Amino acid sequence: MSLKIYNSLTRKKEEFVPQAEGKVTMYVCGPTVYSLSHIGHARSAVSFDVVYRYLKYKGFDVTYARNYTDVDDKIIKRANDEGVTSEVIAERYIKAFDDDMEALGIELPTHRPKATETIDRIIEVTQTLIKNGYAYESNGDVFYSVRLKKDYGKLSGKNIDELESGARVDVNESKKDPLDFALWKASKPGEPAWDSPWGKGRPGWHIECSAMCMQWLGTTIDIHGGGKDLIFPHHENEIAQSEAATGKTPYARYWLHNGFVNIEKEKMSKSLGNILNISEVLKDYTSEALRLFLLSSQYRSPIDYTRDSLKDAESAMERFYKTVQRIETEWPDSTSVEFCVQCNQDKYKAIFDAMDDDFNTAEVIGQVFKEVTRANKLMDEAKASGKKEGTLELAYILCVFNLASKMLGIFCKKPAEYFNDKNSRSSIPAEEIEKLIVERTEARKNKNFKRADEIRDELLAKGIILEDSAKGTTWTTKS
RNA sequence: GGCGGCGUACCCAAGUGGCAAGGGAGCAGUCUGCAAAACUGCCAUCCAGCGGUUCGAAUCCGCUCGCCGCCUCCA
Repeated sequence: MSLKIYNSLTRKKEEFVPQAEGKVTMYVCGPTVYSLSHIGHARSAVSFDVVYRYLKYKGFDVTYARNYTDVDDKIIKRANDEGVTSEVIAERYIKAFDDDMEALGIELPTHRPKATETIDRIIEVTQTLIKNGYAYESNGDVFYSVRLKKDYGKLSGKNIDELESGARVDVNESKKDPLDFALWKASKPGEPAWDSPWGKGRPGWHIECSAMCMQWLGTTIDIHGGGKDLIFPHHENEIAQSEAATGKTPYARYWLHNGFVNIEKEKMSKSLGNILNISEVLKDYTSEALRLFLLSSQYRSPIDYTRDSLKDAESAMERFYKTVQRIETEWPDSTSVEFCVQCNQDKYKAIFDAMDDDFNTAEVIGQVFKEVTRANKLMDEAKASGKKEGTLELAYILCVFNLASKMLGIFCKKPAEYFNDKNSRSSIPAEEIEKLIVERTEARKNKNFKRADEIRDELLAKGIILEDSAKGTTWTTKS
């Protein structure tokens, strides 16, 4: 079956056909690096990570660029507040972003350009726009004339005249029209500046993405992604200036936009003070739980982060890894990969069909957990009947897990790795827990269940759950 | 005001014409010294409401109600 993608430009699901057979070019708007990344950034990153993984899995040769906006008003403000240069701020938060991405298991894009490394190209595109009559210089600034292209507004569905009457007018004497936006800004003293035909200055916000796309991917790209909020004005302006500069339409063939993350039903915003950073969440929950939460609804819908949502996801993740662990210890033969070739393809098809339908990750997760239940049932039944015929079926189930893990970037750890990661969040040191477990085991041997239960309750109060089995006692943190 | 979206069980959520996936929580059973985990069973005759189309709709159409996003920096 072919891949269908919802295209914001046409507002329809369309069959995905790249312009060059077998090759895909994809650009996603990355962060403005002036503060720590929040779970909204995580959602965008995870959503497009899955798109990237799946396209590769389908056999496309994907060139994927995600930028860093490292010159911008907010960065400058932060730098001034701290009394350092904007480079210092940018470098610090690029590092922080990269660390967050790594923790989230995001695959590295092919290119990760910075705006400040693309200045030559930005100037070149701006010059072209002036030459083509779409932009004008005014007191060292260069503006793009929004009214000159008749199809302005095609992505966001905006009408220029309505925009103007409703818009808060940006008071700027240099502009011919309030809707015009800056391609190049004359720099004030103390701001980062580059030489240009219009004097010292720095790029505007929208132009960098156009320039980076052209530089790394070409004049018409296959996929352009970003958060829903970027549709207007950012992506609208990108389209206008790129198409005006190159004369080629469309600038991007498929536009993908991920939905927002709300916090307890409210929009995340600085004024509400409810911004949740990725690093904060990962202090309490594993990255797989966060990814599972983000992927358990469709990437275009809004999702609501609540106190319980990550707990639920963590419990689900634990259920998954418990099952894998059980298969590996009770049925080690089934972990042999050569069984994969014999696998029946029905479940695979269900997973591919789901992903082909605009990346229905929730459906894939549903399929995985169906197999989790099936695996456990199979092992229980085998245990009851004393038969050992489930090896092939379990191997097949593991293959389904493996397939899903490649696409979603979850379900891919060794169980021990996952539990170590999870248990590293325990409130007391592991050695202390181990010591108490030894004491409790001794007490249980002596049938001193009162003391044994005391220890268990004591640990439970600290968020540690004990599990007794024939092989001894293990512990885990409460999610 | 303009544009777009949403409303499925206690919570989250998939399903977009053929008799409601999955996760979490809860209850009961098996197991256990007791628990925990795991498994089994139960948990939406119904998909905001009202009409219509159809042999048949949560899925299509119309209306009503409720919620949300964008139009300004924002993932």
